[in-house]
Amino acid sequence: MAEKQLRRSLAILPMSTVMALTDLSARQIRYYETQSLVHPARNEGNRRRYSLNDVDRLLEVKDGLASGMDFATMRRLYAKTHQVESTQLESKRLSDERARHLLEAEMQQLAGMRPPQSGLQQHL
Amino acid sequence: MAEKQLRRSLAILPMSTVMALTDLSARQIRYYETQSLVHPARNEGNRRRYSLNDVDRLLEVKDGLASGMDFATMRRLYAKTHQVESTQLESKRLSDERARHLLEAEMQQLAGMRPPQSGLQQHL
DNA sequence: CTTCCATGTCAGAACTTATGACATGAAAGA
DNA sequence: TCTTTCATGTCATAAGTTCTGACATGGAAG
Repeated sequence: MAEKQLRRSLAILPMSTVMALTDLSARQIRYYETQSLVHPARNEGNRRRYSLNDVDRLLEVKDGLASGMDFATMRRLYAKTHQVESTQLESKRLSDERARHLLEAEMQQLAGMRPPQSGLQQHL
Repeated sequence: MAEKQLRRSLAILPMSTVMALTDLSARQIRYYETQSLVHPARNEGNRRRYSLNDVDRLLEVKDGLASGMDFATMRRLYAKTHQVESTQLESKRLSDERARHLLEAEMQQLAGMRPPQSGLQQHL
């Protein structure tokens, strides 16, 4: 089960992909970051690299805003869920090779299964 | 079911992400393209954009090569499976908005389910 | 010994992302 | 109503990434 969390926290998606997945502008995505609502990793070249967890988060923020919720509230809300998030640090310790294989599995899921009950599906 | 195929054929992944997912070099990935083994889309800026189907394909090619199979053989092999691939054209007709939502669902799957039986899982 | 293959590597041009600053319409206050 | 604050848009400049084409190379195949 730890693997699932790891897969989702592998940060390999660039801004353009996240924009496509969330339908948010780069400006919005970066702004939410300044509001401490997402914490993308950075590659060697200082480019933001998002994980699927980050994408989920952004979609939640998007929903929250649409629902009139403010950032402070969302920050507080997320604080609870963040206990698990420390797993993200763990992924950084994995060799690239290992990480790749984990994400491969994760991407594979895309193939065709029933969506669980987290953030993204609400947007369907 | 048509949606599933659409999701997997949404091309939004850049070279760097594909490199991370396949553990192949950019050179290899582009070379396989010259061998007609993958056909990534291009964005407005002429940058390659891969779909999850493309990633799967690349992993299959990688396996094929490791098994001593040659490109011509793989090309022939894939020809069969390509009937379905025309669906990719269909995705281009979808509005961006629509496409995004489809891929969101697809990405959502990553959340946590049992992997099906296609290419990627063989690499785990 | 000579070719062909699959990759590596390099160079220059074009595209993308990063940061910081200025602008703005809509809310919220005063 | 006048004034801030908020969430975004838009610009400019710098730096990172990807593209294509070309030259190089170790190992297979002849």
